[in-house]
Amino acid sequence: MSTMESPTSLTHGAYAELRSELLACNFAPGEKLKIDDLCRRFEVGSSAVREALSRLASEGFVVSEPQRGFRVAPLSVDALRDLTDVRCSIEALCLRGAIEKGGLEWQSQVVAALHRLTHTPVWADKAARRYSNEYAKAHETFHEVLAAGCGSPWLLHLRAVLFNHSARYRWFTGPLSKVDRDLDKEHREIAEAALSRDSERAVALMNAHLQLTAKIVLDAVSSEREPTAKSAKAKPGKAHPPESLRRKRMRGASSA
Amino acid sequence: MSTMESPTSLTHGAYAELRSELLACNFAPGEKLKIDDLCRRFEVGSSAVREALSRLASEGFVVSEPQRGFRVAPLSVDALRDLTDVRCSIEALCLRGAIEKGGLEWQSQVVAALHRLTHTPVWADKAARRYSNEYAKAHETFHEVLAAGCGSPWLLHLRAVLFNHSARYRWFTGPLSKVDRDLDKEHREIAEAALSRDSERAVALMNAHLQLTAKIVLDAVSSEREPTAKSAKAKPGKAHPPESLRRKRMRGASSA
DNA sequence: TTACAATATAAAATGCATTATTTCTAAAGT
DNA sequence: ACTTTAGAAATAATGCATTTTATATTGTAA
Repeated sequence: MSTMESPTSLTHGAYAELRSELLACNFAPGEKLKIDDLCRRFEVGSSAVREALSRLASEGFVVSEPQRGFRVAPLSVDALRDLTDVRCSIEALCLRGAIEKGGLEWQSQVVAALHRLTHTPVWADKAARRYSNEYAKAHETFHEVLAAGCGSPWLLHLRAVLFNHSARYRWFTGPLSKVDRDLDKEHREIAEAALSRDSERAVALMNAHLQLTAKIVLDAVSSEREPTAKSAKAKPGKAHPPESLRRKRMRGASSA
Repeated sequence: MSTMESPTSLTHGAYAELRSELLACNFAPGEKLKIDDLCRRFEVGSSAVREALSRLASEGFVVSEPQRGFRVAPLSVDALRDLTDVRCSIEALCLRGAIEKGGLEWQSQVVAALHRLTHTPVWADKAARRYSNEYAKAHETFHEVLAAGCGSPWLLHLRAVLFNHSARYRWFTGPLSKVDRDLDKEHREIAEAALSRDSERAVALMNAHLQLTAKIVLDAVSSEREPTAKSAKAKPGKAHPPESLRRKRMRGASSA
């Protein structure tokens, strides 16, 4: 499962690997991404790395500073708040559309995705509170299938963009989360409301679901920051933007 | 005005030029984009072109077929219908947010943008019914400023994505449009409704504005297709996808 | 300490080598 | 005679090594 052999080109392979590492926050936000380092890491030439970085830059996962290279796109509490609000709006549009237009095929896929989700172990490493890749995938599929019923390619594309950016924040806090929540229940209730064509309830539950996830991340960040306020300014030489989120780089999880 | 000298890098310059030509439909949808041709055209090396194409591919303006190069992203009537519907939804979210949150600064900018728009000549070449770049820019700014009041970076980003994709369809049909419409009146009424904080009316007018534009494009395409149905199948050797829009490549307009 | 110059580092850009795909040609089979 | 198929040549995309150019760092003198 660790090696997925079928990258149609080295460029695309490097892109896919780097992207999944970026989404998993295996690189710290704001970190410099040196071309040569990435060449050695992924065992490809500089043009492949450069192309991958270009695509990721236009997707907003890395930022490109002309003549100065690339760095991992920063995370910030303001951005997370905005992202969450917009995501609520877009998911609501998808959900209403799906409830209105979704047929038997959609219903069946929702039921299937929910079943898979609730029967997939959440933690890869319970002690470290690290999400399993299988659960992440099942979770992504559940939300995707739920939305897919609306049948609008553009709306689904926008939804996916926002989902993927949210993923960075989820993984950023994943292992830090101390809050117990009944995710299965939340997902089940959303699915039930959708399948019973109760748009208002489905949207309300979805909004609560997304806002709660964001709140957990925001709480984790602020509770991580205040107690360690002194250690955070241990090295005041390099100031970070006011609201940016930083954390040491961490490795270990395999690519999805 | 024809040469804008300040591309921070050759790559970015090639990207910007190619993008503006793509948005202006100076390349036919579906057309093959050969690396070497573009190298000569923009006088840069292949890596710059390749990077530009990668970014444009991830933005959806070109499509990348692994090991087989790049081609201009196709246009289709289905895609236009979907794009227009989603754009109505997103513009509505922006507009409601702007009307709710927009302050004096927003109001002033809307008034200014409207003034500029209604005092900019529409046609660069009236006979050929070719839009002027100045008008296109003023039009873009008007809609952007109107939406900007919502203050949500993500929502504005999504809006811009949809606007730019719509632009390809607008330019595609621009010179073909035979319909006379009072664009100034449409824009003025939208601005008035927004400034008087009448969300429902503003959204309704905006939706009508966007749908009418789409309808003009769709009508132009179907009326172009049916009368020339025979000439269209003059060369049946290369069949095109069912709903795709094709037209000969055209040149002449300078980049925006 | 500040300013300037020299060096080091890294990104941008190029051209070439490699590999995949498409096109063209010719022979075989229906 | 026409279609089909296999092979060879041409074309074009991919990938890499190298050169060039810009930025960051270090050291030295004022």
